[in-house]
Amino acid sequence: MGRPVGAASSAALPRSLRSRLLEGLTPSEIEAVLAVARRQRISPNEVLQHEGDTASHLSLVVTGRAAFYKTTTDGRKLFLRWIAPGDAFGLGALLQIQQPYFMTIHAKREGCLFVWDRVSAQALASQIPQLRKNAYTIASDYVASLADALAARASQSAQQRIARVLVESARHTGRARSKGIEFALTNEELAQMADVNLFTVSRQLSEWQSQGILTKSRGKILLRAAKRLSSQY
Amino acid sequence: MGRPVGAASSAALPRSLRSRLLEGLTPSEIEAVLAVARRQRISPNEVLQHEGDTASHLSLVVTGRAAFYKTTTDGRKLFLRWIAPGDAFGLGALLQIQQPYFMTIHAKREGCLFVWDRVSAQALASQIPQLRKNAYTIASDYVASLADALAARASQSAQQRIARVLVESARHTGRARSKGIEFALTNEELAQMADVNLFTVSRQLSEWQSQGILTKSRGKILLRAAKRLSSQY
DNA sequence: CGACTGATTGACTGCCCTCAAATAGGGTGG
DNA sequence: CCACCCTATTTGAGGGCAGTCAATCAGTCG
Repeated sequence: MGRPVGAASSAALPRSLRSRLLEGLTPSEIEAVLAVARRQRISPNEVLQHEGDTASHLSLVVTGRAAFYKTTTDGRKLFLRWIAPGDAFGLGALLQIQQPYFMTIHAKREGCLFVWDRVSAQALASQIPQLRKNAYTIASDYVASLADALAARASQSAQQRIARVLVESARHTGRARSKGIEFALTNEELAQMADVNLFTVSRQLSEWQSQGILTKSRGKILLRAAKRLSSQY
Repeated sequence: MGRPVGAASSAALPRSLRSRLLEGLTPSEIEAVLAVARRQRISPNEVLQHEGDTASHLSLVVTGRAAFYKTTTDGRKLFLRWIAPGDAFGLGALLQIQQPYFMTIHAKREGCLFVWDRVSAQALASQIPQLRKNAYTIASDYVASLADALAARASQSAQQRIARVLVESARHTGRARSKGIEFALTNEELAQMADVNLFTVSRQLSEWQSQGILTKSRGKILLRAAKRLSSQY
């Protein structure tokens, strides 16, 4: 479950990690913040925070990848957005009045986190006002991206939503190949992310494949003409 | 367009107004905050803030009623939520880096606001940390309600969404009558709020009317059996 | 070589949107 | 009081997008 790390080991913050949560903090402030964090390893499919549980921890992704989900009343999992290195979650732990998490977070790849318990996080936020400013910025970013998702869900066709997911996935998790951009994604994941039926995804991908826009194999997609997709929405 | 008000007139804050924005502030802090606000009257259908414009003002609703909308890519207006007395909007003005508003706000009834420009609002937030804490609470509330709206849109039928809008409207804007709860709402408004077609609303209401759940007249609805509706979702 | 998971394809269904046309309420001016 | 207009609402017919279900095929791993 992780262990406390002393200030000495706080050099463990990768130089390459830019986090909006720690943006604008002085080196000594960052050191102080990391000194009270514990590290936690994460592995695929692990649930990092569960919707409805009390918001007890604030986390920062150092490496790996995770995703926000919201559980609908009929029990389906609704994909909301990715969480990449540098992103924070569990921001509800910074609220003055303790509340439940409103989303579920699933780890998708091996990686590690910094985790603060609520009390420490609140103490830090009081000492370092910039920290709360940053949390506010991140929260407002969530508002924007949720509003976008809502607009997309309300006004776009299944085809458009799938196209969008493909293009964004290519940007976020894709690797350049000679023939295009390749990324790992099963039809089922795609269906969750675009919020459409599994079969609809399959049919749509088949069509695009026959048009030469992409090539698919089991669990992988090679996007050959991203522009022809992004022009669809 | 409003005018600056001195500290002396800050007694104008209605005693009955409880605002999450000002929660936990001392009386003298509240006085200081209101001293730099200007008052603004609002009238129905006035656009109070426009999606995409630079977030330049923070506002607090004193009286009246307004609504958040998001404009979809195909030009429709997507209802997001009500704003009632005590609610704040334009929270983007408190962000460190200036950004555009991500939503449009329409006034729906006569009323008035307190408005702060970005510079004053930021200055106040720095002087009074509680203010930023409160803004953070409100922002997180927006996240929660948007996530709920998304889940509702994704998993509920048109009928369920209409039922939900009716019940919530009854709670928020309804007046008790001998035969039930009455509130003003046209089919078109209802359609926007539930994000369904105008005709679907009409048909559904007709059905419920024939079941005795409600009575409708032009622009008004009398909800007779709210429980039978809320049990539908 | 099974066993299992992922993907495909077709047939069918149904919810809800679109469009057209008619009806009704409510206010205004003569 | 009535004629008129504008807007809100109704009702029906038709269609399409995408979901459901069933059966089959394909890739991967032990």
